Parts: sequence; structure tokens; C-alpha cells
Amino acid sequence: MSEIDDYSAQVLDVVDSIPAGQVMSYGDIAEYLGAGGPRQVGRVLSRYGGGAPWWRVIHADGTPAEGHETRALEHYLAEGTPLRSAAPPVRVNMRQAQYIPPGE
DNA sequence: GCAATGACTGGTA
DNA sequence: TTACCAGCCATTG
Repeated sequence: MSEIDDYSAQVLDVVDSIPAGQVMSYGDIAEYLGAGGPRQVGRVLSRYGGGAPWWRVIHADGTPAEGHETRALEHYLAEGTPLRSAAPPVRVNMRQAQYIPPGE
């Protein structure tokens, strides 16, 4: 079975700590961890996102992962995430939905 | 070791 | 608002 790196584990831990109805951008997570960059966070989700609420991690623009907009939209509607656009291009209202974890 | 790639970001047009 | 460009950082061939 596959083991994951500490960095990946940290990313998944932060993503898993995001409450329903809120989201974080790739860059925010990378900045919060203080390591790597948004591309590395996205890479972790593409690899291990299957076991974490990846739909709560979106671009700084408020758009979900490309190719998964519909899948993410289903979760947003179910969790009551503040959407700025309920139709494609799907956009989340970052102003309200952006989750800031404790510790800043 | 270098070049290309990727679930990214910010700025400018 | 959308489109294009340059920058950033780790992985992969």
C-alpha cells in the first residue's frame, strides 16, 4: 500500500479541517503551511484528493478544479457554500467562503 | 543536469 | 468579464 509524504499529509490535514460551506485557495494552503506553492498543493490533491474534500480547495478566482466543476457544484449546493455563480463558470464567493484556519 | 509539465497566481490588455 | 503572459516550485523524463 502506498504511504504519503509528510507534506502531502499536512495538505490533506488542512483540507480536512475546512468546515462545510467554506473553502480555501491553493495558494492560501501553501502559504499557511509555509512550504511549496499552489502547484504542489494541487499536485497532492490530484494524487490523494480522493480521500479528502478536494472541492473545498479552489483557485484564487473562486473557480473549482478544472474538469470537476460539476462534481464540485453538487457539493457546494449540498453544503450551502456561498456561490457567486451557480452556473458555469462556477464561482464561489471567496469573500464569504474563504476559511482562515487558527494560527494565521 | 536540463527541459517539460502541472487540480496555480497576479498583473496587464 | 475574458484572454494572454511571466513567475513560482516540485516532480518527471
